[in-house]
Amino acid sequence: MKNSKKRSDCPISSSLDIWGDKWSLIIVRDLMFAKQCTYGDLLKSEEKIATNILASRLQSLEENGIISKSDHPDSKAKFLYKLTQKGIDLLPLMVEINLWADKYYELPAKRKEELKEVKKDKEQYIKTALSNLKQVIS
Amino acid sequence: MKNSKKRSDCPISSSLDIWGDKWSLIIVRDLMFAKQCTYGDLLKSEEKIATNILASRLQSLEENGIISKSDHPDSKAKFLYKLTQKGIDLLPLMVEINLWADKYYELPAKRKEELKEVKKDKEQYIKTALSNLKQVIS
DNA sequence: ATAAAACACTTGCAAATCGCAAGTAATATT
DNA sequence: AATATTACTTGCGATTTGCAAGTGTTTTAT
Repeated sequence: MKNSKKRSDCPISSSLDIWGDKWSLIIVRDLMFAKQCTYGDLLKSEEKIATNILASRLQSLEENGIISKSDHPDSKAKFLYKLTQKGIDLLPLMVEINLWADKYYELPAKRKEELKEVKKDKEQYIKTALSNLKQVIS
Repeated sequence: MKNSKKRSDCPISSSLDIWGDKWSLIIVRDLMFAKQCTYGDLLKSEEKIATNILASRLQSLEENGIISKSDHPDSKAKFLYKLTQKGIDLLPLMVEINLWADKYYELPAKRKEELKEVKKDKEQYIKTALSNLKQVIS
């Protein structure tokens, strides 16, 4: 995931150049759920990302303006990673991934329940979720 | 992209296990635009996928039920690749990728024009596009 | 009928990336 | 002052990528 140059002007291709790998959207997901995470928080996620890969993805996501890194208010040893507006705007995309997976795969009951709400009124759900996320932006 | 086992039950993670790489959604994109492609058609796409990578991705997409391979009606030397219903159902996701990229990157004028239509009435656009794609399913 | 071209891949191989384990430097806790 | 946390970095073998060339079948041209 190093200095990946643009393969073409196509929006799909340009997007994949940035987050088209197995880990970037996992990090985005964690930040959408938790609003803000430390490096250690992200390491703990279920999929067990390797520490060097996490570091490289965080750098790439920051370079591409999807996340921001800021000082932790309580400790100089920690940093906070948050989504930027550009990262928050990936929410509709994340919702669609969820809905697609819900249609074709077995999901945990808890997740399925949450998606019921989404399906009830997608527009409204996204609107609410977006404004919730926006409040955390530094 | 070989026999990738599931990292977790999360819908994002499950989805990325299947198409979370730099090439799979490029192939899906081409099939959405062209409705059906031969191997050679896909090789010609702007991003210049390597032939061995194309072969491996086609196999993986077929194994995962996103695309289907069928005989070409005009020639025994050719095969047709098409989206399955599961592949077609990635359309809303592809639309959101386009809209996100449209917001944050410079797109070709032609593509921007097409997206104007989408933004005018997203629901309707998707509905129409889905039924257009559905007609091609073998 | 035969040779050349087209088509869909496969193979070989060097280079890049991944992922595990261990290490480092700064800060925090005891 | 010693130990633990935190956020990474480094080393290294294994896997994946991407380029180039090759293979086998079918189609087209002569």
